[in-house]
Amino acid sequence: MKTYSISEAAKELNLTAYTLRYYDKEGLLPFVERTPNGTRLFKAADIGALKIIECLKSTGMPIKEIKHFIDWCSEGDSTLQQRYDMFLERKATVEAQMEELKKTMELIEHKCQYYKTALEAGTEDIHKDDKIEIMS
Amino acid sequence: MKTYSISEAAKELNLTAYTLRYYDKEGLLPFVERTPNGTRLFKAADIGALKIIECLKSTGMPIKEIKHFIDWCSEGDSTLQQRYDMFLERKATVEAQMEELKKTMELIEHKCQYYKTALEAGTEDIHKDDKIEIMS
DNA sequence: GCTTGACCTCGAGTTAACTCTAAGGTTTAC
DNA sequence: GTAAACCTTAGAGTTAACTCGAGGTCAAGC
Repeated sequence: MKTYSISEAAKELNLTAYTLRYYDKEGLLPFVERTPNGTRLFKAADIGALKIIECLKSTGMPIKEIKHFIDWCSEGDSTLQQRYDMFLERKATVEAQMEELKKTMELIEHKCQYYKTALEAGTEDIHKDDKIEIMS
Repeated sequence: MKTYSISEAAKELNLTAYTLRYYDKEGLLPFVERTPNGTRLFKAADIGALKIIECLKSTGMPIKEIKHFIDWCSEGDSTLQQRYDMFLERKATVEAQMEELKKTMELIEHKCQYYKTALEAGTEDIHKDDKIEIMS
């Protein structure tokens, strides 16, 4: 079974060894085992778990909340409902983020258009009396 | 022409007055005028500009970079190219974020499914020997 | 005229998430 | 057998983006 040193794991996950140690200190990696002399040994499954952690982080979930999830995982089947609820809530969050991002994209595309025409005209004045809409 | 006090502007933008003063301190609001005694007076156009600022912020752009954009706006037509380029770059960033978010969503939906079936079975063991794929 | 409340500035404090340093132990390479 | 390249820990430092407190100004209402 392949294992990874902390720096190999870091490279695999696009993180630094510092960050992994920090996660461990914050209680996110109770499953990572050690060699007799204390060196962390990451298994493939640990890398997988870290990918879930990164996924949760990318939804804006703070580390302390991710720790709750990790704790639930350690507690076993009695916490299945909590974990399910958490992912449902994350799903709603991500859906909202997608909506937001779509609106952001629209505004940015509008601005690209705005500056494209201004650039062609050599001046922003070309948009001086664009409709009095929400945003020009 | 309608104007807004700092707290009205804050409410309009879902920010706090503290945050607006902080933005001002960071040079993001050079266009906001003052009454003779120093009170900020936000015009409708200022609220609009702040919405652009919030839009840029939501793409993960740091305040210092947003300031560059504000500075360019003050400098006039000679900076049209920079501003256009900036929005093109933002567009690319947002496209990448959308891709990321889609992947995140897939993983989360997978996990929702995973916990739904585990919950129905009463135990996570139901997934014990799921394929040895990337992530179960 | 005096209190109340909203505004102001300046500078300090907070928080999250790293990021690094110091001091030391272990393993590998020649 | 020693140097390089890892690893460990505890704890300090950094950064961004707020967030707040103290002390002051000013206009409105009683």
